[in-house]
Amino acid sequence: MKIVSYNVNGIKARLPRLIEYLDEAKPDIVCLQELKSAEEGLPLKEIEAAGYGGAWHGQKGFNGVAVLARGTQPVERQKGLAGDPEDEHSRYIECEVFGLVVASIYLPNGNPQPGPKFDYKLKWMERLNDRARALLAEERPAVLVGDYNVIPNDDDVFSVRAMADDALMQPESRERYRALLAQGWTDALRTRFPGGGVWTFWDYQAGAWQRDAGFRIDHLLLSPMAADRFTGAGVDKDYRGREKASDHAPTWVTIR
DNA sequence: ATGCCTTAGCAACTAAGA
Repeated sequence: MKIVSYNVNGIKARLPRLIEYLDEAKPDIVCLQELKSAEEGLPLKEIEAAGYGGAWHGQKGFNGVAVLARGTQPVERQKGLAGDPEDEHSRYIECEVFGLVVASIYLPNGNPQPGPKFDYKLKWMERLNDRARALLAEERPAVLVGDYNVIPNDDDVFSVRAMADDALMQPESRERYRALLAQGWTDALRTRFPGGGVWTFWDYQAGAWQRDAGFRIDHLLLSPMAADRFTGAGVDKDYRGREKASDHAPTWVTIR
């Protein structure tokens, strides 16, 4: 079973790339981020025609997450995270599909730091970690998939110096990501490529793609029962080089 | 020190991204 994380950076602008990806890669589960669309504007007909059911948590203009499943309808368990009634960002949706618990996550960017956006990011990570702990207590196969906006290690970025002041690699961001892993989650890409050097994002600016100046921020975390079934992980990098590409590439894990 | 590029909203620009 192939499970994908894909930050599409606007589902309307990216629809040809997304449909092409569904047709070519035939993933079983796709967790989308940055839909940048209210639910009434989503291209549901096209997704359905490609053979996928979806559970959606949209928002006008920015954010927005979804879980797609090949040939079936994911059953929604939760939208949003507990712990902040004021938070109206669409950044979390959790579903049940193919016997798995699957969450699609769009973690706040947090720039500029320090500042209120960084504070929001760190608080959001703590709320996510609380939810993740509850999921582990269910002792089921579960996957937490998405754009975490965290560069976990120095070898997950093309240049530590270039990104040193960025919210994505501050010690506070890394510490919370490490705390999440320490609960018992397995970072699938890191397990497959322990030496780092694997990117999932390349900026649109300054020729980052052409220079291969990227970093790893899209992560697939496996609960112990999912990790027992782990068979592979990777990045479908060539989609970043295509016409009208997202700045993120589809990133995947396979489990038995 | 700043913009680089892209998307969305909305019709000339700003917000947001990372």
